[in-house]
Amino acid sequence: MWQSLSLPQSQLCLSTVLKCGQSFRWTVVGTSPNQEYRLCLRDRVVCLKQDTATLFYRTVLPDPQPSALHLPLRQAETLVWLNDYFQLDVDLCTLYAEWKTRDKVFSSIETRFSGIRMLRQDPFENLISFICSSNNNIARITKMVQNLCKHFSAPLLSMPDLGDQQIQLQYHPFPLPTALAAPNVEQILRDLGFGYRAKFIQKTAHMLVEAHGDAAHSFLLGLRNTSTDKARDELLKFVGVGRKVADCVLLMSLDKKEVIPVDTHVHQIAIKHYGLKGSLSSKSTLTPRLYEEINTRLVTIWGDYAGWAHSVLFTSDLKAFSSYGVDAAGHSALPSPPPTPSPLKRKSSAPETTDVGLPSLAKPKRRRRAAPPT
DNA sequence: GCACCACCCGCA
DNA sequence: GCGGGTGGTG
Repeated sequence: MWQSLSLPQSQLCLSTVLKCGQSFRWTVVGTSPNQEYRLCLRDRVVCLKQDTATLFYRTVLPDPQPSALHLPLRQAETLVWLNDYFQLDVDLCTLYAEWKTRDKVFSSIETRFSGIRMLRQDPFENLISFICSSNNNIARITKMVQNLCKHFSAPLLSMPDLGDQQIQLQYHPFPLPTALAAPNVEQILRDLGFGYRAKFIQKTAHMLVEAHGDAAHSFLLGLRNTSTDKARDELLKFVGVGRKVADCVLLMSLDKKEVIPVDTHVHQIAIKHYGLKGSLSSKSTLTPRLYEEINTRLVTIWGDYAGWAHSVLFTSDLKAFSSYGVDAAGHSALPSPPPTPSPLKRKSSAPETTDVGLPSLAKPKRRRRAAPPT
């Protein structure tokens, strides 16, 4: 059933990488020792777990099971997918070592933040997910993406929960562009609590289908072989896609490993530790000019894989100062992390709750802000 | 080029 | 009121 791949946690820390805000679709089942992560692809569900030296993987296929002859083939495909998705040909240890020699701040990062690498995601899923990310947090984005799959994509298969085998969990692939392009999609998404992003998603999907039809997906994939600037220009044409979201997609699914998405958080880090201008306290607006400055400065420091380095810094900061992603026992897959604060301290952020509720059926409210008193 | 502002929702 | 932002306006 389970197959294994020799892989130290210094090369990949599943619990962090799958839950740090790159992909929002991995689910965790089971509890601490027997915990596994599951992701629904187009034709199968991939299950993962790991110990200190090994990555275990399992392929689950929909009902008409393949003959005993074909099963090994499917499993081989999963292995190919894993190598691609986790970019396992990139040696993370070499990169960490390189970043540490280049950057003092980086060398102060604790070893418990090793194994953080960039996933190579599907560009459409990545694009839509990050359109959801504006003015938002990981917990809610995750819920939104799950709802998106549940409502716009037929379930591929169901399999039992780990804790309670009685419970069947359904797995849906990410919706195709055509499924999100229909005009009525906006209202459905609004009812699902997507807010103003509902329109962005429908419009973006529509633009994609309108311009490329069934080749929409391969158009996006083609941007992997396009220059960073050209690819970014293409992404910026979509509605709800600004510089930050475009850069996320460039980095996370289009192989632009040097790109650093600059959000307010990265902005703050840049000010505190890398001498960029801006005020620490006030919400000084991140102008395009300043965005570029931060970007070039950090690329100069970190080099070719700057986007990957940014992800490590961002994630370590996030995990050090929020309960997000680590439960009270701190059972990340890493051995007992020392409770030392990271040097990348920032103003404390509210811990994100993980309650799973029904999608809120909010009534669309139109409320204009009252005119200021004269 | 840059500074505001509204926009959905959830949690202060 | 404010968030891992964007689009529209002045």
